[in-house]
Amino acid sequence: MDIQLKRGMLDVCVLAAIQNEDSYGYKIIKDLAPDIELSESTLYTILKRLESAQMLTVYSSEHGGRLRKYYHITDRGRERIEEFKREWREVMLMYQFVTKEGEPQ
Amino acid sequence: MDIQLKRGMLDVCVLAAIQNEDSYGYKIIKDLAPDIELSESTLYTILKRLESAQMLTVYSSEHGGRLRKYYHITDRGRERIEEFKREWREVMLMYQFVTKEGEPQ
DNA sequence: ATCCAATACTTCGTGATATGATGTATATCG
DNA sequence: CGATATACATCATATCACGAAGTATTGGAT
Repeated sequence: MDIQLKRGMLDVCVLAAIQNEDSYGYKIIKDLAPDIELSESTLYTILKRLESAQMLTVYSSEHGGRLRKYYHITDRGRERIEEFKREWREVMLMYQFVTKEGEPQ
Repeated sequence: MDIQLKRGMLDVCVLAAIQNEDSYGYKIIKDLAPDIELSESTLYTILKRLESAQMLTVYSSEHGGRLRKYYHITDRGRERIEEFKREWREVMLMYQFVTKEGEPQ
């Protein structure tokens, strides 16, 4: 799929992946696949970004002898998801413009 | 609206705006508004890009004493629109992932 | 015992692209 | 005559997805 088309959506998909329970990098990727392809480098970039934006918090927890980094969504993160849903209306307007113009007059 | 969400869609909106009849910069912006906001600098960047990609051709035509640049969609441009429609399925999968995760189990 | 796949995270550089700022120029209308 | 609409163009900037490459551990297969 076209990279550009994913822009602005991946952040929200990652937030959605942790909104019901805390999760960690590797699991997030598995949870999104196969519908949503997301490379590791992209994911960790996004997680960093979301942390800077205070949309999630991070903590480490031992699992099977080694540390895992768990990600926990914040209220701001949840608000971001809601904002995305509101903005979706405009995305659909753009899509409709493209398909509408193709119709015979 | 979030800039990132528009990525990859504006190109196609511009192609859609000229798919029924040749048009020029200023008119394209007016035709898209108010549903789709697109600045002049963005539009002309996009038009250049689409020309490089051979998705449209350009010709000048006099109108009211001065030259106007008209843009004409090519077969490749039309194919791009069709490709976009096919990719839309994946976009919807991402949207559904976000909304689905919000539901109570 | 050794090797490989899976698990888990990190950093770096690159390419694509939307936009504001800024500039140029003409036409039209009050 | 001045303001506004028309019309096009360039540049620098910020954002972001990704491949490549690297580090390290665990568990199963040979």
